[in-house]
Amino acid sequence: MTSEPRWLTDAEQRTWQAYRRMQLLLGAQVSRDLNADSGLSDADYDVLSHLGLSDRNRCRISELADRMLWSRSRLSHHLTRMQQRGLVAREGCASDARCAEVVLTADGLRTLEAAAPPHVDSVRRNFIDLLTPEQQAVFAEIGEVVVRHLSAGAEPRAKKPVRGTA
Amino acid sequence: MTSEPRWLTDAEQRTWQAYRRMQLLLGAQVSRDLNADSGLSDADYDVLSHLGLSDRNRCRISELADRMLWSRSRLSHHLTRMQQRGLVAREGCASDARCAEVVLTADGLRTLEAAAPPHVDSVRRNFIDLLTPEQQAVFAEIGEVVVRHLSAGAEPRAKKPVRGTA
DNA sequence: GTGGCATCGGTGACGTGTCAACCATTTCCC
DNA sequence: GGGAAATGGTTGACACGTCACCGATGCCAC
Repeated sequence: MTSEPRWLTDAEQRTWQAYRRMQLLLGAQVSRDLNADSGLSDADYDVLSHLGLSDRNRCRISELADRMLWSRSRLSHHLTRMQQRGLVAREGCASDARCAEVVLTADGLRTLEAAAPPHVDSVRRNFIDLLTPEQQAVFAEIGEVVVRHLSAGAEPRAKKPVRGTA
Repeated sequence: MTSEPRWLTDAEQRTWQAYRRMQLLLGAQVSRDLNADSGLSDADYDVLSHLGLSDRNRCRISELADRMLWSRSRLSHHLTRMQQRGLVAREGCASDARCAEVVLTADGLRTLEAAAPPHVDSVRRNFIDLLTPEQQAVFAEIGEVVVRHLSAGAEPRAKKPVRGTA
């Protein structure tokens, strides 16, 4: 027989529940705002902004996937849709014919630049501006500890190595 | 152009990025563990555990949706799938023929009880145990502030303070 | 009662994410 | 050089969530 598991204490339960609810509501609100302001989904904005921060607004597809922590197949599907909307374009790579690059189109760049200000505002209204600087610091530290732990992948339980993550 | 938007400072950027990455990786890991250990999705476990905490393991469908912060249609679709797998059962309601209840089946209860210990363990390993008690307290406070803000703003349905179920 | 209206829950269509399989190219190594 | 394995990227089938809409029931004013 296995021993009694270490259930969560009330305080721990409270922390976990608060996190789950915040995640649900905050994600929904920021998504709603983004879509109402710019007609973009969260995923669209992520792709656009990662490309906007890349050199010459372009990036190799699998490197983009790694940076975004997305699966290649998810990114491929999403790029197909964004390409059809004219936001990005695919280009081959001369040095290695397996590779492909994605580039922001002029329209994609314009869309990103128009979307950024209201999006930042939404993030402020619904999250950042609700926190004191001290809370922000603690929160960032927590997030980084968890990300470090999960990226290390040294988990004996980890079924799949987490890829990417410089 | 209107006035220059208030971009995020470096510290704010760091907080927001840490949150987004933590959310992505933590959700993926806990989901993977849950699925590997019990063959359940996050959503399955949420439904089962909410039902397990309900009186007589049953709940009116729309009340369940409210407690879980799910849309009714999402819950309805998901219950259909879980019903086909024999985890839950739908039942009519005598007092109000519009209403319907959902109940844990014996199999659903067994599945929940088997799934809970490894799930709690996964939450501990990947999140709770990585935080000091002080960090947990700050984190819970932050989550509750954000949830309060978002609940106040939108839903006329979420009048009552969402009591955390335990 | 009866008509108007809100509420409850379900349905179908559609967009998106996942998983496994796939093809093309490159790299490794004998 | 040549075959096996590794890598980059795409595709198809399926599960899931959302949205708009529906039928059914309860509620209320008149």
